[in-house]
Amino acid sequence: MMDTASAQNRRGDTALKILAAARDVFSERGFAGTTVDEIARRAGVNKATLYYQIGDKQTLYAGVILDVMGSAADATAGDLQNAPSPEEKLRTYIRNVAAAMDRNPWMPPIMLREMAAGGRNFPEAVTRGMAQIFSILGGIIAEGVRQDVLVAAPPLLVHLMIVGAFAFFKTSAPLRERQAGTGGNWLAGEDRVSGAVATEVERLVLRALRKTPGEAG
Amino acid sequence: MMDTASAQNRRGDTALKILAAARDVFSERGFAGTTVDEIARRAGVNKATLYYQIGDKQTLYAGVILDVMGSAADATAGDLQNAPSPEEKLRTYIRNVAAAMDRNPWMPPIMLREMAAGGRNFPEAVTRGMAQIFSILGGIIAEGVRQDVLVAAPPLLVHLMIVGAFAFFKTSAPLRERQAGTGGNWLAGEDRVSGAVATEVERLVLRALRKTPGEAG
DNA sequence: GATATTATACCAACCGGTTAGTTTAAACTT
DNA sequence: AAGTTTAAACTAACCGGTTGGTATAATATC
Repeated sequence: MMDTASAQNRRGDTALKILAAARDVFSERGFAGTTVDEIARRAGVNKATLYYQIGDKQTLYAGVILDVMGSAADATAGDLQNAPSPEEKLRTYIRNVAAAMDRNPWMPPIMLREMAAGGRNFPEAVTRGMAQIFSILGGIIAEGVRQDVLVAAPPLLVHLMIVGAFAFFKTSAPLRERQAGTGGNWLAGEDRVSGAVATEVERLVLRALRKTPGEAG
Repeated sequence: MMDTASAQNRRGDTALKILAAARDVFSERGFAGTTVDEIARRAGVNKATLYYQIGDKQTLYAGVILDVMGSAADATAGDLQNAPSPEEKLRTYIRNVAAAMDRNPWMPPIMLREMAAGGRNFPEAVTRGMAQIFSILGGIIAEGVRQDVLVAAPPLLVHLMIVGAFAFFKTSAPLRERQAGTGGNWLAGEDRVSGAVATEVERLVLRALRKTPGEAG
């Protein structure tokens, strides 16, 4: 028995529980490897309720994709105008990508699997968000070139290097753990990218893009 | 009716046809998304023959993984000792990775999906190959640092940036095609990474790692 | 040299289990 | 009363794997 307030707090509670469970399972096993029964089980909900609340497996998956990938653009863009220089904006950009992946650990596996499928399941809102991200990065680089502090580079490739490094690093945690004993610096035990990993990527990307003093303009 | 020579030529032909079909389908749809019937259909072979020749789905997949990922280390290492300087070795390294992905288009999707799964399905031979790759890259960087032409950097991260950029670029081809009309430079129509893409990545990585004249040693 | 036997390669049909999705009747909530 | 949830049974399709059997050619046996 609950009072009105908690009842209203719980409005949509079941649907959220289902979506959260779906996000977990899809991110662990991918679309084809996931069973609807498993989602229902983890959500602590009867399968009929799942279909009543949301719909079929495809609809469920589309909802998860949008939820997991949808906020990427906003997360990447946030904070950016506070940075004074193009260099600082680039640092913020990279830190934002890293923070987004730490905050949203479902993103890397889902992103990797969807990219493996050619991104064909991305809803239009997601691809629009990706376009927005590139245009932001393109703007930073262009501004840096104008101010003579950065060299020109294709934003798409720069972004892919950053995101690729972070996504691979995140998903490689079990592998790195497994290989830790075999020698070589596998950075085992690291599961976050905000921090040492982001700092190193920042350093490398800035070295790559920063115009050196003697360099021709 | 065939003579002895062609009969011997065709020895193992069926198994190869099956493995090739399996490689195609697994790379398109992933393990869970692939049906054994589809592989048999594409190989032009009865399902029972598939089981007779190779074994169950897991065995088939393990064979494909080894086939597709196994040669990565050799491909990356090849040619390297011919390069005179650490910079040139780094360029060769990057070009080799790019060439391996163009020559072996099944690698990027399979790699992305396996990384999404935490690399848990990689046979030991594959992870050993990956370790070898990092150690090669680590050697190049160490040599460059010793000769005072490169700065220190974690080989793992450098490799992940390179491979991430190439793999994402390859698998994003349909996505880039789809977005070509919406403005922004999506590099649509590019499906190879050897060439312009590798050249650009080379440039960025070398800028990142090369020690600039005035830089403290 | 004609006749069995064996090994290899292959296939159509089938089997048992799984999975997405539905239905129904009852209970709980507001 | 309307909306939500449940347990449970059900189905239709699908899918991994097996079975029983055929074709062929090489080898052994007489």
